[in-house]
Amino acid sequence: MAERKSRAQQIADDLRGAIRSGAYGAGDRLPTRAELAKRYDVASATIAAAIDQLRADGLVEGITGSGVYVRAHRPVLRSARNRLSRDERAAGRGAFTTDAHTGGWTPRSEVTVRTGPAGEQIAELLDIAPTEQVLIRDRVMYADDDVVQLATSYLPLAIATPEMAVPDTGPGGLYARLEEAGHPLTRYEETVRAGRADHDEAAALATTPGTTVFRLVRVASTAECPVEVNRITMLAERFELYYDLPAR
Amino acid sequence: MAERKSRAQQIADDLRGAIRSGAYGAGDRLPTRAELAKRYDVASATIAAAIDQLRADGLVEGITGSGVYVRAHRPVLRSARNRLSRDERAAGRGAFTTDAHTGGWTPRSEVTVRTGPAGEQIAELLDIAPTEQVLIRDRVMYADDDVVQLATSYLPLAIATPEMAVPDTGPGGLYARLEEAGHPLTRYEETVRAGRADHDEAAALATTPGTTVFRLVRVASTAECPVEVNRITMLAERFELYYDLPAR
DNA sequence: GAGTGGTCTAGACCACAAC
DNA sequence: TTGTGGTCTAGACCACTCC
Repeated sequence: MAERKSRAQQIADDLRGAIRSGAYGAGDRLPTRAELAKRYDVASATIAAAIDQLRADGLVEGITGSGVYVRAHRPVLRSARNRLSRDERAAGRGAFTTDAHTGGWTPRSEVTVRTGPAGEQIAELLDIAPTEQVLIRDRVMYADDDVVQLATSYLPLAIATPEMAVPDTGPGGLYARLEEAGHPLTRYEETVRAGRADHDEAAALATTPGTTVFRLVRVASTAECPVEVNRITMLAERFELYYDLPAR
Repeated sequence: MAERKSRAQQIADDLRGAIRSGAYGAGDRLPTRAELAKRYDVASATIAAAIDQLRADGLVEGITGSGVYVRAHRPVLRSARNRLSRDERAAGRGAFTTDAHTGGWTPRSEVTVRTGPAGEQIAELLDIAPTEQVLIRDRVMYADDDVVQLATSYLPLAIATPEMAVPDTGPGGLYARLEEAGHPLTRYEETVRAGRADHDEAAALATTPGTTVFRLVRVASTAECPVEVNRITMLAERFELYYDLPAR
């Protein structure tokens, strides 16, 4: 069963072990490419390939002209079990803020609001016509000044109120405003995929292309119909999704 | 915002577009490395790097000595909303089988059973001592003859019955046996992470190291205490996790 | 035996950091 | 100015497939 490892793979595993064991601590600089090439007796491109793996794993960060540094073990952002609860909204917190509050990190968002046609995918989820206008809220979300997720929210214009169309939706966020506007939410459906960031996502998330990301689609519904779709892209290395499911 | 793309990145994007657009269909062979190197006027190693990306995305599969082939777009295995329900178990289906039944694919498992000490991580989740013996069930799970996930289940020996210690736990699976044995399940907690397959996982999943995977930990509990922990590794490109959450 | 993908080499160039 | 990481080149070797 044990297949042959490539030399680059072996070196990557070796370095990974050295980092995990603490031989190189957070913030430390790894030996230079030339140094490692000599130590392992391989070409420098082979070292580069090994380091590529560590970078993809988020273990290490290369800074051109300076060195390759062990990344600080940044805390995992655990999605909170109560992040969609009315109690949290009543306390003035939205889903992201609830996660932040539970995890003890500092949240921040940059929001832009626009309108446009729903398009096919969103229309199907919202059960409306693809040409129907929707309110689109783009958010870039930070945890302690690191970009950690992107979210785009779609809401039929027919349902939207003026307070939903401004960047800051106030305490409890969009869901609180929806319930106030006479749309009590009864159900959330979340669909989770994992993949790799493409060039544009990587730029928005301030990482390199190929970084592992979660892609989550949440549909919030009232008893009658879906009212909001939220497409979220999260840095996988920073998140842990948590679901508490009652047996039935 | 638009940062500079490397040449390999550009070529990867170009080929990706050609595949998506249907210029290369499922099962087609891409031009050879030499051919592509000539066409794009780059060294063959640059083509190899570009193809590496497509392979990591699961778009393409390289067969040494033969060629690089566009992979058949295999269906996404959507985790079923009712996969943990008693109704499904009463119909003789476990969680994996329920997903299969809902999605219309054919499930198969290979199971090995052993016992051993819980170890720290599992012990904490099960709320027992790390030295306490647990029943360990290793499963390799197939969908239509492709390995798609690995699962290891941990169960305190104190709770286990003889029927839980054999490879085939019978209709409804382990959870059905647990409930029969007087441990009615009230709650499941799932924690989801995403990452990259290491060398060993890749071998077990019959892919290449670096493939994106879900890592899911499920803790099944009775009203009194946790009774089972299941650590699941799934090929991310084959799965979509679905959660249906009532508002509260 | 010819051709292929997967891997590695030795060397090069560039943009950038550090001095 | 020097050294670094990131990228690419031209060429090579191997195991493998296909003929």
